[in-house]
Amino acid sequence: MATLKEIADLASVSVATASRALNGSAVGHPVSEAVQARVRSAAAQLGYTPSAPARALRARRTSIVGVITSDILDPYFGELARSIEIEAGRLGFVTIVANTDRDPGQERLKFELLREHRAAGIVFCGSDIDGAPGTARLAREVDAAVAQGTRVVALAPRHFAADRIVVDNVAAGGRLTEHLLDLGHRDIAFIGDLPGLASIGLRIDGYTAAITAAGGAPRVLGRGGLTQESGRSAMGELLAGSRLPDAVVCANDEVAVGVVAGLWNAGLHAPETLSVAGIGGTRVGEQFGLTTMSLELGELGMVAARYITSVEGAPPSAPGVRLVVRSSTRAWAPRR
Amino acid sequence: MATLKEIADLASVSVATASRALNGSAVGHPVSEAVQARVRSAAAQLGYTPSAPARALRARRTSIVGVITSDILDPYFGELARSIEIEAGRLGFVTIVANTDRDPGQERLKFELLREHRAAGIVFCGSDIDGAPGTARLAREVDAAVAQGTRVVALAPRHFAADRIVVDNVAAGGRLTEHLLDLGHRDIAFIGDLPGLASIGLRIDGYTAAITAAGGAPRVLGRGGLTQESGRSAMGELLAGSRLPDAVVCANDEVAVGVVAGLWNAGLHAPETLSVAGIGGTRVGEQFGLTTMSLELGELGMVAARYITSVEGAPPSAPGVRLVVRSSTRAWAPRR
DNA sequence: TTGTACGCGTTATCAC
DNA sequence: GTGATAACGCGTACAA
Repeated sequence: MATLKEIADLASVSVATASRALNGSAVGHPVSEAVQARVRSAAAQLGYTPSAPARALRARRTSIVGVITSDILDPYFGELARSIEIEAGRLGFVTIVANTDRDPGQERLKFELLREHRAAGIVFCGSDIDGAPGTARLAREVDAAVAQGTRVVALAPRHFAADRIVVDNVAAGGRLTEHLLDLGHRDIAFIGDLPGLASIGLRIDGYTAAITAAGGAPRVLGRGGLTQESGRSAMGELLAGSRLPDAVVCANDEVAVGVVAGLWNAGLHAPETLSVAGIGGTRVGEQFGLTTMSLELGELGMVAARYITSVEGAPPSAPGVRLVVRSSTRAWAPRR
Repeated sequence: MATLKEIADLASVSVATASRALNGSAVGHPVSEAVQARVRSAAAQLGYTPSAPARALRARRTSIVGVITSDILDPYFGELARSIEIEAGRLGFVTIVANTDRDPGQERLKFELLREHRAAGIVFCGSDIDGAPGTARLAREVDAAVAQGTRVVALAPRHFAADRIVVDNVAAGGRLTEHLLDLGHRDIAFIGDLPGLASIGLRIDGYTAAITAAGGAPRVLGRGGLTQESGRSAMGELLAGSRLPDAVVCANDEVAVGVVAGLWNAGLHAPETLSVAGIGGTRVGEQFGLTTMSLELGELGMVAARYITSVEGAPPSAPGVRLVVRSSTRAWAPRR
């Protein structure tokens, strides 16, 4: 690959001039039109591409953003990673993604790798699992890195002390439940959980508070996971049992789609059989008319990208949650 | 961030020794146990993290893999990006992803950026659009870069000359169609297309050949896109029309899920109303029992990652396609 | 308006 | 076993 020196030689100028000609260079150091042209043409001729590593070394900073995610295939994280990448790209940054499968060991490893690459900032997308082996150690290392100047932002509750941009999970669970209550539903179950995951715990808290305030008894099912599969199997168990709830609030959209699939597989339909609602606002449920509490992930990712690539400033607040009513919940009916 | 020099000073050794102590160093340059320990402890004390940019400069190569993708949220690309990232990670590489929205201009930009970062290799996941403005120019630039030594591999038909690892799209479309014929279906439509996209064109070719060989007349619908949305709307039009096919082969799993959603929204069901099959083998259709032609994307991504990170060797061949029969297609019935 | 020279952090080469 | 040093490619302070 051609270097600046080769360009300079070909254009018969010094490397300094070549650099200035190509970069517009600092004030006080103009380059004559003629030389500009010579340098540009030399660069084009040799197919010159500046070396980011060399620049990084010289400038002591890179234009790399790191994104640590549990699984890019989960639409929640996919949506986040995507909007971060797009906005970061607009700002001249490239994005390194890391799938960690929620394994603290993997997270540590990828975090360290990102630090080696001198990422300008690192975004943790999901929350960690309380009590999981390795969570504490990861937290210690992140804390140490932050103390050393590594920029870190978390988009969910985390056990380390870094900047946070976190949506209001309690409100998401609460307001969605209230909406279902307003529709006249009384027997509302919550489906999906991953014990120890703070973000889901908070959604359950919001649900529980709303149910309790309405004089009902909260019921949480399907604590085995947050996937479509777990949603479908939870629905299967529900259908096999005796008492079917009026409506279900799902821990996330994936679980909700799984619930819809469970109904579909049984030849049933929402909202006739029961109302179904998700949390997240990802596009997975769109075509099935899934009512959901949007967490405005596109906006969140944008905000996060802007913050992590900026040098100064306090972390912005997360966008508010927004109820998206579609057809998987029944239309309004007077309270019975 | 601590540098090797600081470690060396703290451990009272030279930078050369510090480097050797931390890297296991080259043969012929042993480091005494005592010094090893001193250096390690100094590094730990200062929280030393080696600089990848500096190493890259020195070694004239990075451990970065670039992935150019149209949209990470599309499960097809998500699955690929994910498996590439995981396998590359195993091999000690980090992965920079780029969403280009199939825009050749964006692809050019991201490709150039990846070259600046001196990516060890760049993977193009999707195929380009024949005739789109910019496709030709991108092809020229990629060709030039490849000539200069940039390693590039394409996982779909492309207009530039680089290594390819491409699944057999014709077989995917053909064998899936034959399977539906075997089930007794006669009126089989194909849904979904993006005119100019070679990979889809080949799937249609396979479908057409199979239908024609069986004495039928091919019918391609919903040429407006490859999304769930386009699948759902195509299904909507079909339901509004007079003649419903026996079965539909969808351009990809996304379209197929859209078709399933279209049926669901109309209170209908597959395979009772008609059989539905997708192409891709992504997990989106799993919970709905979608029959699909798996393209073994996980395997493809692994193979691609291994190839692009290797220094030598010819490109491996793509994994074969594999029929996955689930419940969205009807059980075998004797030919009428 | 242009050129010279240094240093960013690392590792390989050569010396002791 | 260990140390000094050059070089990777770039941008900029300092000169001219």
